[in-house]
Amino acid sequence: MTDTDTTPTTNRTAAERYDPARIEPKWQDRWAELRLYDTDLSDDSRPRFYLLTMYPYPSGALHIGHWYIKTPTDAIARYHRMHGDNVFYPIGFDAFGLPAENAAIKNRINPRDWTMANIETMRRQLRSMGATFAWDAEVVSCDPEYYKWNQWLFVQFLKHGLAYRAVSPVDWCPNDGTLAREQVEGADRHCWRCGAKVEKRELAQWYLRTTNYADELLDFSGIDWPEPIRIQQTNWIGRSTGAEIVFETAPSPHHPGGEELRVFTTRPDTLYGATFMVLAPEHPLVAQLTAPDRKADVDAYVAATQAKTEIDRLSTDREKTGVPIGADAINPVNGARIPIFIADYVLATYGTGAIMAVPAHDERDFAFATRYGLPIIRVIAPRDADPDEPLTEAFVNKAVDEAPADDRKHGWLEDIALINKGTDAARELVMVNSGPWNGKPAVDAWHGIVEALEAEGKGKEAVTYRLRDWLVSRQRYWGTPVPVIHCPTDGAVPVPEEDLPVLLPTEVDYRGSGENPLNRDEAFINVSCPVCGGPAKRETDTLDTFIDSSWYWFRYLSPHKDDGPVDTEMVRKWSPVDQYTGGAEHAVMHLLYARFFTKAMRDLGLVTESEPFRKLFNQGQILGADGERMSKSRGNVQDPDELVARYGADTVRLFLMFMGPWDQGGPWSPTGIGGVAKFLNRVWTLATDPRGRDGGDGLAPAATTDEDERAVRDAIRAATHRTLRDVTEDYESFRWNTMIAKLMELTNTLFRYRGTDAVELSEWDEAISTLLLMLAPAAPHITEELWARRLDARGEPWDSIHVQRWPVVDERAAADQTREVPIQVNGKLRDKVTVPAGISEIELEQVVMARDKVIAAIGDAHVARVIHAGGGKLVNIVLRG
RNA sequence: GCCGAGGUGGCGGAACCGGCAGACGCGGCGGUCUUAAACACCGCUUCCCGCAAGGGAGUGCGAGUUCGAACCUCGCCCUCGGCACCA
Repeated sequence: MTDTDTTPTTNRTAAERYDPARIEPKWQDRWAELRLYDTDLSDDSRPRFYLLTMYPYPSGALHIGHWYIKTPTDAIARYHRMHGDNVFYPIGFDAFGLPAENAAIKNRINPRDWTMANIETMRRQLRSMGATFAWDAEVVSCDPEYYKWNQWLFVQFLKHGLAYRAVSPVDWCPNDGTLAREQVEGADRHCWRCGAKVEKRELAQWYLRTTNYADELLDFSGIDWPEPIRIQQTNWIGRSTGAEIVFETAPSPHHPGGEELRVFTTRPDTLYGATFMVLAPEHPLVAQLTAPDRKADVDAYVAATQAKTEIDRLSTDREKTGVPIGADAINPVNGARIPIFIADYVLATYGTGAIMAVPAHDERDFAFATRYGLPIIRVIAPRDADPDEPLTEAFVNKAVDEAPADDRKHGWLEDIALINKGTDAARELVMVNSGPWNGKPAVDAWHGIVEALEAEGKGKEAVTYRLRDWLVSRQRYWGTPVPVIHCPTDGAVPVPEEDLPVLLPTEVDYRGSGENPLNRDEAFINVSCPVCGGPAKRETDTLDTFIDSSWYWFRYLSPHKDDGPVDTEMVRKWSPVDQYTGGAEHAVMHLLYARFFTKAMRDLGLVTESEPFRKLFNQGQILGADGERMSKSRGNVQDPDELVARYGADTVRLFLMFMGPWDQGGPWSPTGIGGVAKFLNRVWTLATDPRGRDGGDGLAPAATTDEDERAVRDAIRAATHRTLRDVTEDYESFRWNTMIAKLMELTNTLFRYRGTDAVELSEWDEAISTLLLMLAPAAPHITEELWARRLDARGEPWDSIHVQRWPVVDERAAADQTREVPIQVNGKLRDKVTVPAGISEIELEQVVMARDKVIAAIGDAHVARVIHAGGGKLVNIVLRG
């Protein structure tokens, strides 16, 4: 195919400048017209490469952060196409969510209208990036065609026991209903919209049993994810091995006793040291056990706790508080009566919501006991120590201290695993004040005490997770309706599959409030029970938008399939996603939910893979110029359109890649974008006008003799192939900033030859085409234009640069003939010497020792040793001894 | 507070495995071209002392390990992300 639009290269006047505004839309149209980037999913002839970038929330318009995620990912897509892969790079919109409702309430518009208008804007902007999205696979999560399958999946989860309903508290505003954490403001916790004081309200809500998969989620084998993300997920899941121990309440004037109180502990070996017990203020037995004269204090404390956030409660920095409830518990191993407290540092959602407190061996318990004057009984001590000498701080984590450093690094370690690895030194810690265990190694008591309890039915080994089941209920309009009908006789009944989707009503009247308008929608609510046909009420909660993003990549493979959520055959071929890119802020929630969903869908027989994303890259976040997260409400959003209009998409793409490491992000500043624009201009000049001088470098090397010409040929080839070698590595590991720096370096090198005879050489020609090919994935428009001009100049038919093969490194051309060796004396740099690349250590040492500066630096000192570091990379002469 | 990441010139950053600190770019300074300016091109640019040759200091702070530390270890300070209803 001949490119008729392209200006012939015969016009080589310097007046013809790089004009992105003219070439970029032209090529974008051409690519779209040729459907260059639609993917034939059934093409089995080439290696498949599923490249996924987190689908954007349609917040209004693209900001520079979207470009920061998506343009380098587009470069990955183009790079893989140049390696012959069948690349699938879809895009869609995460279209449900809170901001649409906020906009709707504020501006009295419909969330759907707001969302769809934003999507339209963002589609246009996404095209202006020159990105190669497979638009025919687009998924929009607020489309009933998509959310119908959220509902279908939810119904399957219900049927398989993976979904259930339970009561849990929400932050509640009397005017605006349930509030998100970001909608609760200030230390006094008031509503962002109306300022009312935020309360806790208990609501029956829907959950998914993520905890069923806790152990499997800890297993990252088979996926190549960054270690920090794996560690964060591991810590988030927080598996602890310990024991559940049954205490009983002691009889008291207001209470007959004998009530079971289960505690979870990771340190059953310290059971004899328990001197009090702490229940979470929300613990179900608190009301029943509280003595009448303690009720006022206890109620006040419970109320105060409700006003606190979990982050506050768990702060180890904060002074520990609590109140006694006027009841005692009995220690199952020694019958000791210990007082029961409630304290906000114990959470109802973790373990059993109750702990035995062992102040001698737990820092928080120690702080609490010290504050309230409670006894501290030491039960573990070094063999020869006086067990009753008062402790000045909790004697803790000795097992951890003794563990190998590698085990300690990963945080949130299971104490028992460390105890099992206990060293000989750990065995010198023995039990004291522990009845029959006195004098025995503490590392043996852990299992021993649990076994003894188990024999009496008073305890057992237990595993607890920090991970909680996923609360998916949202008291909001703009989401997927939970497909459940509440019937007075049949209870919560799933909507029959043939009645799906449960459509979200299109008309909505918020009446200026954040409270869920579905609660007022009589037509929506009043239905008949699918089981008995009697009058029933529809569930008005909608699903968390993280449900939408937990399986969307499967749907991309068959976005319009109407008899099931996924095309199992396509999913089998294309899963898991080969490369996923998106923000590090999703390290735990979205990326964990996606793994959970994949496993749950596997167990439903819908997919065969257990992991969604084989490789993951979390790029950093672009912050506003103020260093804060970019958001409309902060007014620090950077609009890329203006930059694109001024510099062109290629420059903006390249600048974002050049700013710094991709996983780092940082505050936005356009400082330096001119340098990138200048670079592209220089590439343009090299390719279109290599013979010009434009007041160029008078010192440029010129090939005047045969010998000089050989040297110029070698130098150009060496520069080209070294750059290719380095740039290829940088592409593979997404190190865009250094990749571009290398291309700039090559461009600078080639510029020195501009206007000399060198530009007539075949090596020059190779250098220019290699430069264009290396730059093509990152700056697709300018390289396509220059490529077309080169073909046209040679009278060859047009063939897109983006379907060319990635060039191959000539290692011989790239090899160094000589190298420069730095010479240190006692670790200080004193000299450098250039030697042949293949020099031996002995020869090198002779050369080094003969250097004037080296002789001067050594003086009359004695040379103790000479270190040849890194295979001759550096020589260090160590003096004296 | 807890978990994760980070802190290097005036600025963004480079140094990939413990081996030349500061690649590449911005900014600044000087020069070429121009009547002039802009553009473009060429050079210099970590700091301190020095005309120079050269010397000294230096990667958040403080210790340590090593022939050698931006990199490893320990303690501290600061910034960013997450902490379960923002997405």
